[in-house]
Amino acid sequence: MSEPKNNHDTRERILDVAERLFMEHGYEGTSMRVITTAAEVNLAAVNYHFGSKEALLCAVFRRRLGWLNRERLQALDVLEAQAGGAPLKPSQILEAFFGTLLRMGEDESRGGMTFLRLLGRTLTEPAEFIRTFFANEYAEVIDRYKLALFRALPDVPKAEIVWRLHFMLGAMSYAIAGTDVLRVVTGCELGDLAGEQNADAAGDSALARRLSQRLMPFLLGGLRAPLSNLAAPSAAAPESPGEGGQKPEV
Amino acid sequence: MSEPKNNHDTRERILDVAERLFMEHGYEGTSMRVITTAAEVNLAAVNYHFGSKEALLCAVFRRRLGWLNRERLQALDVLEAQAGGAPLKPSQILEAFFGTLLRMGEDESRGGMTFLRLLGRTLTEPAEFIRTFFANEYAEVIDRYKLALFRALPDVPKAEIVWRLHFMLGAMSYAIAGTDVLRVVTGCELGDLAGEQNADAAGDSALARRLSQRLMPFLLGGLRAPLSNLAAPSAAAPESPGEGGQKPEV
DNA sequence: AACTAGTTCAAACGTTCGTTTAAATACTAG
DNA sequence: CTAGTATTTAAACGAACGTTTGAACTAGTT
Repeated sequence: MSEPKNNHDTRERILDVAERLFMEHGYEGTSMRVITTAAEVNLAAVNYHFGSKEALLCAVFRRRLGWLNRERLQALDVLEAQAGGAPLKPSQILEAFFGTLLRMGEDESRGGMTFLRLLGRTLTEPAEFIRTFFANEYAEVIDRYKLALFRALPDVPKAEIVWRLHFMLGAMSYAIAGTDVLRVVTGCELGDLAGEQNADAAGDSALARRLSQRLMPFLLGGLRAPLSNLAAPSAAAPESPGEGGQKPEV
Repeated sequence: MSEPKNNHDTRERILDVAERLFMEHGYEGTSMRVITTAAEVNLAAVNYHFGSKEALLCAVFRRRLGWLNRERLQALDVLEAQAGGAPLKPSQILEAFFGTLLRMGEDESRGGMTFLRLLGRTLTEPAEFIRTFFANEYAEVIDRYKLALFRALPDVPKAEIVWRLHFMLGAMSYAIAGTDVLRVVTGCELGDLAGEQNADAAGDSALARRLSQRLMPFLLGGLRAPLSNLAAPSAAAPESPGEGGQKPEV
């Protein structure tokens, strides 16, 4: 029977610490020694429990992404059931995809903002094994949402939708990674998007909500923007946000 | 009397190779030994000419960013002179900021897409010295453009503009980095945004133009999106891009 | 008590890292 | 040509890396 007793303790403690340290210093910038020291376990524990450093990173993500993927697919299922065959609204799709993620930032038991920041940062890491890991892990979800967007925007060329999905992922992952130049330059006007060490759960939760509130309208505006006039690159669109309709040329 | 003639040859060759390798494998993932081997110079050459690996990365960026910063400031100067005191249009500002950058992707003598990808990737690197380097390097330009956007969108709260500038930088840097999950999942439908080794100059140039054409409308749409209804997170905005005016509540 | 399987531990493994050294070579000025 | 500076070279440095080892410890079973 034998639930190995401390096994779970050690494993979880390693995962928690690795999640935070990978978030703060990146994969290559975090050594096994600082991980095991911070987790107060032996140096060999990572290799014993996970096999390798690469496998540890994958385990860190698997612990969270399984739930996230299920949640995202289920959110889409619910929406499509409600719609009864009709195409969904773009805002519903974005809310299901990005809202589900951003709500993880408010839930400390799902990793909170620590995991969100790690995810955002890791999505841009160049290491090959990371890219293929994410590709496999995300394939089904991305595909479902891509198709939902195709149905929601039947008049927009599919290539254009894929591009914009691309841009939206970038805006999101950069925003949640929260380690950028702008914040340094502007002096943290956004309300401490970084906060490497404070890790106040209440503050993080508030940050996640604020981020969601700002990001979703931006993404929706970008997704629904008029298509570029492919022939003439110069613009003729209305300018002020307060001012007019989007050009209905899409 | 064979190839190694003078210091300029060595320095430039190191910079060229480092630019490409840092782009492909990241800063921490690229060793001095592979750099010097690929550049066909002695291992000690980097430390002799640049002082350290960190200083090399900074030199790689300084070689390009000086020109880019000047170009961006000048573009804004021209626009403001033409406007004669009147606020600029958001599309003009975005064109000056992002268009200037994306045009570097078409210009091989300015680093082309290699430099753009490196820039996008490096903007999300966690190393401290990189962040402070960029903060110093970008401070003046970001500040000028921030103020221009404040003037262009007087009815939008400044904090909101900063957030959206943030999101736009993210969408751009992710898009030009071009190493993401979506492309793997969708099977390069976007037309080979990555191309680690092909490095076809003509293809890169075409890619830069295509990217610009897709990205700019997205950014403009996001920037000009209606503000979120801060009280009620649920939406009441028109959905299809082809369909209606933006809510003029901003 | 002895056996077994799971886990922890200190120590060491072989590599690779960025950097430094000091001699050798190339170049330039007087 | 010579003196002197600038650059290149091969070799080595110590530190840090991820991983492996084999013994010690823990607990449940017989």
